[in-house]
Amino acid sequence: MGLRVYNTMSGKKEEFQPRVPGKVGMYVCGVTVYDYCHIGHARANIVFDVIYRYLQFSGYETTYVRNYTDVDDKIINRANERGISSKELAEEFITAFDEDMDALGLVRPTHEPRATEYIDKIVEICQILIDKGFAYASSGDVYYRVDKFDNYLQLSKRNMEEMQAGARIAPGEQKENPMDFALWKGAKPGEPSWESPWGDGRPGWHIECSAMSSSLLGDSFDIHGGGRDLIFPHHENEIAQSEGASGKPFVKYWLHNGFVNVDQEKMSKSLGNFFTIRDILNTYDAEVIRFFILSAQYRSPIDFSDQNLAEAQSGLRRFYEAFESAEAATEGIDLRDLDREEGAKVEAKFHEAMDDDFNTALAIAHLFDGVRTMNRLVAIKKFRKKTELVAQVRDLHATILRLGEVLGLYRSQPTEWLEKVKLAGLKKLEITGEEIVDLIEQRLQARSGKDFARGDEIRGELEARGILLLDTREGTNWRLK
RNA sequence: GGCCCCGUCGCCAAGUGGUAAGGCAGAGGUCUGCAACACCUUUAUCAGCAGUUCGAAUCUGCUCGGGGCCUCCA
Repeated sequence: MGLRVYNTMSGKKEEFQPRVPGKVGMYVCGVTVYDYCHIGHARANIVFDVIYRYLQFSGYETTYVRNYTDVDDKIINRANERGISSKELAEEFITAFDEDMDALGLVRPTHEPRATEYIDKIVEICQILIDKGFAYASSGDVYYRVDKFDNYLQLSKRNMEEMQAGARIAPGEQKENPMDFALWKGAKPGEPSWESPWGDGRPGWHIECSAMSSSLLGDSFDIHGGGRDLIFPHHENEIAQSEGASGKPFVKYWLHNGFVNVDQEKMSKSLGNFFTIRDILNTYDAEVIRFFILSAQYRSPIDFSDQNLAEAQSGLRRFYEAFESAEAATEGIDLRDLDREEGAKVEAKFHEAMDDDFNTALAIAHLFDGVRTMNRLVAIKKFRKKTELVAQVRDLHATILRLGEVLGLYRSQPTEWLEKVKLAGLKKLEITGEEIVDLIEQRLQARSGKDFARGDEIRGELEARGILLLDTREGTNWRLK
């Protein structure tokens, strides 16, 4: 069975059949660049990064578009507060966004358009919508006439009467209907603006996505993604604009990721439980964050907490330790053929999980199974002499790494990663690496004189301070407890 | 008030009609001078109630609990 995806429009999982066989067009709403990104942005972007990677892995030639919203009220306000131009502010946070996403190991989308690069297209769409009666100009603004679009609210499954009860007209807006939304906003003094048939102004929030997606992917395309919170009004309005203007079906599959909660509560600035990606990266390894996010299905809410991150780190460490030992165990052995059996099993399971609406949690579980198999084989007596076992392990190892690549995981050198995490953890303890090494040396002395009592004393002392000693053939190593 | 989602082992988390994956933590064991890693074994009837069905965590209804959207928001 092939890929199945949960479509917000139908509320069900559907068989994924791109409009053009073998090719996929995907648009994901990016960020408004007025501040640093938070863990919620990290989730959305990681999720769609994995979806993009998996589509390609599955053989689809995929065009992935993710925009920057670089003109908006929030940007204007923030720029004014800081006494810089909107453009400067936007540039600053576009750079910050790119840095954050690179740090999290995301691949770059095919296109990363900016709203301000598509003003002509935006004006064009506004004009078409006016010509077709879907929109009207009103004292310098242009509004969408939602009554005209029959399928309005189909995505968010709301009804117009109830919505209207809560809708308000903001001061200065000249709408026919409170539900109508702005396509073009007349410029107020000091705001960035562009020329248009309705006077100088700037685009409304939703229209830019219609303009960028149609320019880069066409009027109709396969996947449109974003956070759940974008379903209404953003995506609903995009549909109204794009289908109103083109007269064609806009998007085939609507995918929406769930939220990140913090300690069971919604993350919000007012609650003060707001974490930026940069803050988090000071405490946690980027791959741990990725592992944490992918350990849940993308539509479920996920709870960001120290305990959950610590667990993610333990889980990821299991992988890296297995890679390290597999590498060591198979090092320097010449093999002609690889045994593909175990690796193929893991790969089939992985595919099956990912085909079911990108179930990364289940996919990772199958990779854990692969790790166990690998560890089991390596532990067999005289492993290095049994080339068929070595072949199995090599293949499993390579397979897990290759599949991990789809999730953006296991990209570090095992020893380096383990060392990095270890040293980061050490910062929280009241002991230095030098002290530990020194004590290990003392213990070695004691043990070489068969003074095991003193040796155990040192082990106990270190353990009390959060350090575990590991005796290996090559000598004594340590790790955090 | 309207609409939507969720409630699975101590914690995280799969499973959407055929008899409960995986990880973390815990217990016992093998290995180890000791320990750690690894490996083996072990721990749930699925919020509650009532239905549909030969059979339900999976479908329906109700109750309880949690969350989201309806204003900007990933």
